[in-house]
Amino acid sequence: MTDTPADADAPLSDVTGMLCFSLYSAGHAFTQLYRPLLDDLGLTYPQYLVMVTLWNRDGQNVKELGRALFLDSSTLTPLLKRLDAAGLITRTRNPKDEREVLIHLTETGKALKSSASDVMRCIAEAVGLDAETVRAIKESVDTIRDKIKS
Amino acid sequence: MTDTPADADAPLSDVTGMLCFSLYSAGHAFTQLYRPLLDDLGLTYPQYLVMVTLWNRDGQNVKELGRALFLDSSTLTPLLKRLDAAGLITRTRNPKDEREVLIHLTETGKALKSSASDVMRCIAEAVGLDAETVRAIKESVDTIRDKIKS
DNA sequence: GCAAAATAATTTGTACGCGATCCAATTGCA
DNA sequence: TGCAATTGGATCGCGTACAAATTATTTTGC
Repeated sequence: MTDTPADADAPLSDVTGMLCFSLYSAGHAFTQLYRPLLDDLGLTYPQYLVMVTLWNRDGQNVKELGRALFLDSSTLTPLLKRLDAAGLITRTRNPKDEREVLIHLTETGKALKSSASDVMRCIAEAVGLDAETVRAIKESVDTIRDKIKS
Repeated sequence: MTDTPADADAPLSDVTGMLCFSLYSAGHAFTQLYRPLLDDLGLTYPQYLVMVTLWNRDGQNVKELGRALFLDSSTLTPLLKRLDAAGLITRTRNPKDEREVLIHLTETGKALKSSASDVMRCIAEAVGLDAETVRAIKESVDTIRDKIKS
């Protein structure tokens, strides 16, 4: 990505010089950071993202969740089945359009929301940077993502 | 609309406000950007990262590759077997220490390096930001990653 | 009206990612 | 020297990710 040489002998930039690798490894690092905290809630990191999305707006269909999280329905379907099996959500066809499956939080699922603030507090502490710095980095990363998704 | 129990109406940030989600989704976006380019080389994105690492230094063992890429042997072992099956690398025990498996590029694997510069050129063009901007973002992301991995 | 196109989910197959666990080779130290 | 602890890989199980194909339902174009 930031390399110049095209000739086969010249040293190619190491992965440490590639922005894509930074994002790739930083994303994994966050998953690892979340894991022990989410284990207590019985959630994986992607499952947690779905729950956060639903805590903000309940009753979305699979397509809408996919748009919010940039995930395909083939990823979400089994994930949602596991959340269903765990008793955190319900999956019902929309009577107005039987193609859609509406996802609703159960009482258990809603109740879990209060534990989430503890998780967020722990994460913020682990990152240990002021809110403004984090916001600036996030903005840059979002810009890159939106650019390459266009 | 959505009814919200008294203790659960706290302004929980949406996933779009979470840095971890920005990194998570940006990482996926890069994988998607690479996919069609790497398909031509018969590589997946993680396989490509391994190849880049080996193009820079041939003959590393699994542990060293794992340190460079922040990946576990349980991830690398099957991935390396696939690269082996594809004829791009060889896996041989180190005679000096039979615990180690040394990874060496085959001629085919070395030859693939020249195609990689085309890939890098395409990616750089798609990102469409000047090198200095990219470097600054990368530095911020690396700082975060190293911070939460400590 | 109604067949064709479009849409929403699901299923299937391949490939990560990683915790947990196991095994063989090596090292350390009493 | 002898054996326990350590180390490097491999294996297993579970849960993502995503392309491609399938099914069910709705919309459309004529």
